[in-house]
Formats: sequence, C-alpha cells, structure tokens
Amino acid sequence: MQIETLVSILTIIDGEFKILLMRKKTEPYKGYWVLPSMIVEKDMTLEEAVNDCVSSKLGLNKLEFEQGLAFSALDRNPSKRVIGISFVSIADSRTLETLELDEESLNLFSIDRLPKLGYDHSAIIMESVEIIKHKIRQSMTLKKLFPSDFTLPEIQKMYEQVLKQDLDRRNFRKKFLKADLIEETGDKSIGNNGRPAKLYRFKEEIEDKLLF
Amino acid sequence: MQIETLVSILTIIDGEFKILLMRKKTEPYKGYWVLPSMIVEKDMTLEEAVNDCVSSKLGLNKLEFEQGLAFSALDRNPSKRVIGISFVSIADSRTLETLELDEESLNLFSIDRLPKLGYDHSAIIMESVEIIKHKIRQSMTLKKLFPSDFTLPEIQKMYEQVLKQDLDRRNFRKKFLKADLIEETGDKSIGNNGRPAKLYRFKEEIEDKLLF
DNA sequence: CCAAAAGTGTTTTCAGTACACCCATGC
DNA sequence: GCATGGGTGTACTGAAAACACTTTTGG
Repeated sequence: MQIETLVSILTIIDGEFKILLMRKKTEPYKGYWVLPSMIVEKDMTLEEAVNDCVSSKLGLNKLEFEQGLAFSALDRNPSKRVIGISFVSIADSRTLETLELDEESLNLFSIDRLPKLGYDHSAIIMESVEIIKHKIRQSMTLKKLFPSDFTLPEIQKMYEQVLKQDLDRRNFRKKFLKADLIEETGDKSIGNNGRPAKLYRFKEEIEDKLLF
Repeated sequence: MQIETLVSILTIIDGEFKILLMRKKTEPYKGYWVLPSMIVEKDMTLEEAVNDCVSSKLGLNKLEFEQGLAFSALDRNPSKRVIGISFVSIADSRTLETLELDEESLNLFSIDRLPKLGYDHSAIIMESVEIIKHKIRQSMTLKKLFPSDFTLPEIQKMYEQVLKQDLDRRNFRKKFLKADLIEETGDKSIGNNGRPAKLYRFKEEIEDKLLF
C-alpha cells in the first residue's frame, strides 16, 4: 500500500485566501489542477516527504506545516490504492514571491473560485481551509502571515472573510490594539484612495492569544 | 509499507478522564499496555479498520470516531515500518459496561496515572486527550457522555480537570443552566456524604453550543 | 448536633456592541 | 472642494467574577 502527502499552502492577498496549485501534466486528470503531493518512501517520515515535496517541486523551504486529515477512500485514486495525508501551511506573501506563477503549471487561486480539481483534492482543500481558519485566530499565526508593514483595515478584511461577517471598524481596532500585539512603525500606506492607513508591525515577543 | 489505526477510547468516571488499554501478550513490549490497534488491509478504508478493531477486539459498536494525527517516526515500531493513524472516541460509562475489565488484559486507566506503555502510544494518548478536551466543550459531546441522571457537581469536576482551574459553584450553575440544555429529573443522587445533588438529563433537542 | 457537600442571590467589573463625526490623501 | 477610505470617543448592555449564608442528608 502506498501513502502520499498532500500539501495545501495558503496565503492571504488583499484579505482573500489563496491556495497554491499545480497543473497536472499526465493522465489521469491531465490538465486539471492538483495539490502538490509526494509518495512517502519507506525510509521517510511524513514530515520528510512534505519537506521534500515543497523543496523539490516548489523550491520553498522554511515553511512550517500542520497535519490535517488522512483520506483513505478506496477509489480516491483511480490507478492505484493510495492513502493521502494532508498537510497545511500558511505562508506570507513575501515567501511566495520566489515562485514563478503562470496559467500553465503553477498558480494561486482564491478559495472561493477554484479551478477544476483532480482526484479528491477539492475535499482536501476544504478541510485544509477549515484548519487554517481556526489557526488564523491565534496571534502567532497572524505574526507569521503579516511580517511587517500591514494596516489594520487589511487584517480586518481578512477576519471578515474568515468569520463571514462584517465587523465594526472602531470596535475591531479597540479590541485588536488592546491585545497589545502590534506597534506603529510611524509610516503610512500609500497608493490607495482616501486617507492613508497607519502601518504596523508585530512586537518582537508576543503572547500566543486567541483573537475573535 | 504498512498502516495501522490506533484507537483511543476515553470516558469520564467520577469527573476523571479514563482511557481503555489492552495488555500486550507477545513480544515486543510483552506485558506493556497499548492502545487497541489494527493493520489496515488493502481493501479497507481507515474508518473500516477502526470499526473492525473495536468490534473484533472489544465487542463494541456504535462508537463514533474522530481522526487524530498520523505518527510516522521510522523507529516507532522496532520490528517493521508502520505508520500509525490515531482515532479518538468518547464513550459514556454505560456503553463500556459490557466490557470485562481486569488487571491482565483490558482495563481503564486514569490519564494522570498511566501504566507502562508500549511503542509511542504514550505520545498518541497525549494527543488524543487534547482532541477530546476541545471536543468536550461542545454541548453535543456532553450529551453523549452523560446519557441521563448526572449531577451538576459531576460536570463541574470534569470541567475543572479539563480547564485545569477551579470554578465557582454558583457561577458554574448559573452559566450552565442558562445555556438551556438540561432539565431536572426530579430525583436526587444517593449514597454520598452531605446533601444529595439534584439529578439532571439533557433535553431531547439541544443546540450544539460551545461551553466555557 | 455535627460534618459534609449542595443549593441560592446580589453586587461589581469588564468586555462587547452600537453609534456619528472628523481627518488625510488623490484627483 | 469633493470623494474615498481611515481614525477616534462615548454611552449602553450583558456576561463573568467575586462573594457568604442556608439547606439537606448521614452518622
């Protein structure tokens, strides 16, 4: 029996969740988009397979993964029996800048507008997104996702998507600032309409709180 | 490569978490206590292996399982390479009454006083307990765990163990009763020291709230 | 009547919510 | 100067926390 690891790499761009997918070049599911995956060899742990997968296929390292569910339906792969184990990571946009994205082989997709997906990867992605939506409420995850120079309206937009509800701007600011996690950089955002927003960074040492 | 499912069946007795373990009869780890487990055959899903395991080894059915983590360290089994996938269930004490418990082959152990465990099962149990401690805060889980005729001090004791803090009796009652989940049966507990406690049952239809 | 544990009510405190106006920029 | 989005303060409401005495049983 074979085991594969499936990796969901998620990020946030303009307050929207995006996931990294590869286009499959061979049958079955040729031309469909799929999660990066790798068969686990006998002398590898799952974590080693995941790291191998992202470094060989994507050239990424330093990502941290969270384990998700195992998928074991007998027909999930039409050609052979493979049990898939999902891993999830949240990456800041800076980390993903090294990737060469295009329409043909590798791209980021909004989780609300996914392309045609191969295998059972649609179900796997849905589960991964749920994991991340819980994790995003921890301040340490936010810190990883927003390395520096973010604005409060950006973070608020993300929470509104995660929580599927609008939040009052004043109350959001009050609560977020009271958590004592971030500090002003002194600069302001540029290039948007309207009044520029203050830029913030996370403090060096923060407590790992649960927000919202 | 082989895959096994490992099942952690947890229950609460006298406000304390207990886990069901079997004593291993053969080498390696002969005489140690281990989680019930089963190798996943090629024509089985993980869920089928779990159900098979609990029905053949324990004679239990109707348990619902939650998937936990996969454990894949190369040396987690000294005799062969096996990747283990953990499943967790919470059972009410009535369901476990059919089991024949003894010191030799099958018993319940408080998670704070575990016996000598084989393989990496100690780590697996610790992870399972964390899963259950989150799940126990949902009212539907509580309802499964306390079929009828429980007292509020019992539930409070459990929460104090889960949350690792003492709770004020008056505030606990106020909050729990306001959640509108339970009703008095009219009877009282017997056989303890002090004033008997009122017995409660969960209402037929309850909302699945998050408590505490 | 004494010990042990369960039941009950009031006050305070703090977080959450609702809400309206002013401010800094680009055009 | 106007449109756009960002920043700020205040009053209200409801849940959580702190707290002490009475009640019911068994011995």
